[in-house]
Amino acid sequence: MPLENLDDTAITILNAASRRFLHYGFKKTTMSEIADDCNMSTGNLYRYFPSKLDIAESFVRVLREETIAALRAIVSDGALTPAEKIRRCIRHKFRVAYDRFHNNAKAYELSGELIVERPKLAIEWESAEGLIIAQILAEGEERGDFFVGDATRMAKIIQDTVFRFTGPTVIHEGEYNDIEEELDAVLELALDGLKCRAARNR
Amino acid sequence: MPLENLDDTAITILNAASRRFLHYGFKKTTMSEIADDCNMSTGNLYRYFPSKLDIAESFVRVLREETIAALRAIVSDGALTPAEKIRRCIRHKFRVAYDRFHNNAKAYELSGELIVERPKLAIEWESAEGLIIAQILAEGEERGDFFVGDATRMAKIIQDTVFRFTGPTVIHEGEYNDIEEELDAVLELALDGLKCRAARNR
DNA sequence: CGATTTAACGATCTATATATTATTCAGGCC
DNA sequence: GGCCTGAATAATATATAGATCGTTAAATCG
Repeated sequence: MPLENLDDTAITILNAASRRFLHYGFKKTTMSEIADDCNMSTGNLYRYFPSKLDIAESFVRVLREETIAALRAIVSDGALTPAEKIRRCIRHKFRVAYDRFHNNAKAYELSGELIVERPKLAIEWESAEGLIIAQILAEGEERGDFFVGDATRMAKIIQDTVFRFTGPTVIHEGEYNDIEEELDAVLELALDGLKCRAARNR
Repeated sequence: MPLENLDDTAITILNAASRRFLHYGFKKTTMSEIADDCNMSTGNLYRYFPSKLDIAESFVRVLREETIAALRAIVSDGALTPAEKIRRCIRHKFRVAYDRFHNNAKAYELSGELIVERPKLAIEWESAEGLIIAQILAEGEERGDFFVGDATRMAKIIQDTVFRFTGPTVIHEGEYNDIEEELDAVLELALDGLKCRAARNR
């Protein structure tokens, strides 16, 4: 994890801020608390981050990079069929969303607050994940498993399909296993659609 | 439209309240304003509705009954294939959601406020629509167009699939035609899945 | 006696004054 | 001169007093 291109002091600040964000939430941690934790003045924080919100953005960005890395690992796994890669990617997204909502309230809140102020980030991240899905779809089309057409467009369609389970704003009610089972059913129907079109176009 | 089983005075109250809800929103209309519009006292309102929120519930319930009626009309149309019925039902739901969000801010707000206080209503309405979808699916299975299995369960899966476009909390960005086109693509993939399964099971 | 009013109560909103906090910048330190 | 500090500033949050509003129930009307 390169933590982007931040120098040592910035990483110190980011770590101190992250600890407080996770314990007390974004709004309840103050810049002077972060500065105290780092044995520096508040003014100095602004030499490394333009604003408090930018510290939060870096914090969430690190979390996102972890999930992106996990998705890439799935894509690189040569033992998996394209369909299985998509299943695992989507399940992973759901697991992260569910876990953050149920077991990590402060991180969930922080994501929400950040997206309100920086809506472009949600779009940026959704299209980053879209690229990964598109890659798998293209692989599936090459093997003859799927009929995809424009892979980027079809990736968006898959993301829309599972939005209820993986979207940022959704509240998950009920047991984890029950919801995952329903997600699997939704995704399987779409995958059958892709397979069906491949068979039709052969 | 029977307006449920309300007597004349209750309907007078509901109409007066509805007008104010649509013009000024739920929070900004007061019980005394509603009472004044009806030439009665505030206390008397409570002979016909247990609370202000219950007036709002009746108001939204009327709107819902209109959409349910529209969906039923689609189901009864003998000239349509089951697949076409589903397309039209889902498009109708989207159109209503989009229109309310963009052209009827007060009604959109009111729905949101009501659902926060009465979450069970959302579930009630979603399952009412689910029944209609299930009916179409069963018809499609009988004709051999679809393989459905448990129609109620499959209806839920279809609802999940298009949730991003028809769900209650979703904000629709972009042009109507662009979004509807994407919705069509999402739904068509799921329908192809159902058709594919029918062909496979034949 | 059923239908309605009116006054009273408690909860909720509003406006305002106060205090905290994010951010800046004129300087100090090494 | 690069790095940092800490007081000053402007924006935001908190607290509170006052007003408004939803709700209730005893009293009134027909």
